[in-house]
Amino acid sequence: MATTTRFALVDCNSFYVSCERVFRPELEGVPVVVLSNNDGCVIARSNEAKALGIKMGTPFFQMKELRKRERVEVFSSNYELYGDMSRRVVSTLAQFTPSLEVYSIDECFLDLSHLPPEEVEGYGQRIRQTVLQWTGIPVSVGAAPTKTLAKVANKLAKKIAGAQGVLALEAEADIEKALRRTEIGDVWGIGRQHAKRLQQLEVHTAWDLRQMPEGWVKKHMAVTGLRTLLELRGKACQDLELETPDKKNICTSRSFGRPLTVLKDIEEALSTHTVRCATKLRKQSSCASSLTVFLMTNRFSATEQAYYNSRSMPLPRPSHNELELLRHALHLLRQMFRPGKRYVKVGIILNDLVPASEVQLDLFDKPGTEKESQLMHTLDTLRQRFGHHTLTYAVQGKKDAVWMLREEYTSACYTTDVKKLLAVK
DNA sequence: TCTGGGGTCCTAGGACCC
DNA sequence: TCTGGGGTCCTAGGACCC
Repeated sequence: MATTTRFALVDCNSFYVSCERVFRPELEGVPVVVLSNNDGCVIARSNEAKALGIKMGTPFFQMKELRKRERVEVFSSNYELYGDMSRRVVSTLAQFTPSLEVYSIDECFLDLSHLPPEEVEGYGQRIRQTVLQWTGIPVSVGAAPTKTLAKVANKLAKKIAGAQGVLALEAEADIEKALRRTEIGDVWGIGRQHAKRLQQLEVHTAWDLRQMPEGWVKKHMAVTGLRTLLELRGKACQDLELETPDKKNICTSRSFGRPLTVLKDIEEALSTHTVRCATKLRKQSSCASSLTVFLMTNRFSATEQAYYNSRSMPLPRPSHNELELLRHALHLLRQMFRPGKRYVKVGIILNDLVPASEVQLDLFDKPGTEKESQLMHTLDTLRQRFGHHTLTYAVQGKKDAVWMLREEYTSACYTTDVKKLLAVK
């Protein structure tokens, strides 16, 4: 007989909001939201903000009235802070088990298969208390035989008042109860399209889906849906991913602070994105075999026709040289630029990534490759030590350029900036 | 005036080959 | 009236995740 599996999903409650509250404890009990880049829309909400009916993804400009009336506290997103807090949470969780998967910035899966069933709940409570004590971040814990069921358990742990943030699903009867309470669209792996279709087919809850035959699910939702079905039935199809696999594509893009019409401004933005993207590429020791640049106008505009274009090109050989990438990226941009349009966003994607070691092995006899790598390494070291802005290219323009993000409500980088940390009362 | 950014996997269909 | 059949690779697009 196969050994029983048990996964726990530890999920930080309203993570970005919680990060801000750690350093502004007076915001406890107050409606708080965190905005996306460019202060575009809401991407995190405190419970009080949720209670006001503020939905995920609400454009910020649409809630300005509400914000004033209800005194909602607003923050621009501060990824340096959130990334650092996330690392603290992960290292705390690592005290509890060596088998841990960092699933996202605010979620980890833990393998708890070794625990006796009756101890899971208490273990979850200890995890919860320790993370809160060590990092200030409140988390919820859901445990179950599969990842998909652990997700269900986690969601209910947040919802059920008496659960105190921890729910372990073991007995069949409990699993059934949980699945009956879970709307089909809330199941991990079932998005908007499938949820809509399933509702039409009278499948309304996770329990309804679990009753459907495998062939039926395969037909309507392909193999990913089949996997979800089996996981709902308690058969684990997904293991923990203990080490993060290398990325296959790396993308850097941003909306501009305001629409741009001048090519030179867009070139500045794209150059900066390209350098950023190449830095990420080298961080995972890869080279890109091809690149894509995309450029767009405002797709929501009622008055202007939307324009979206993207161009790709293969590189003569896989590269992580930002000078080379920069040259090609700008070339593609110039091909796509049409005068007279108001652009809102540009971005670059590096594709078909391969390990740098393989490329260098292939090219050991080509002159210049080694020198090039050394130069890139030097750039990375300098930037890491002295900041992103220490070494830039003329084409990137100067600081505070017109294309830069709007960020009106940014908090301090409390955990990484000593001066600001000392200023906290 | 104002609507994020960064990923993954799967499938269908076309190109191409023998 | 007939216009094979099967395999592989690539790409675009859709769906999903946070």
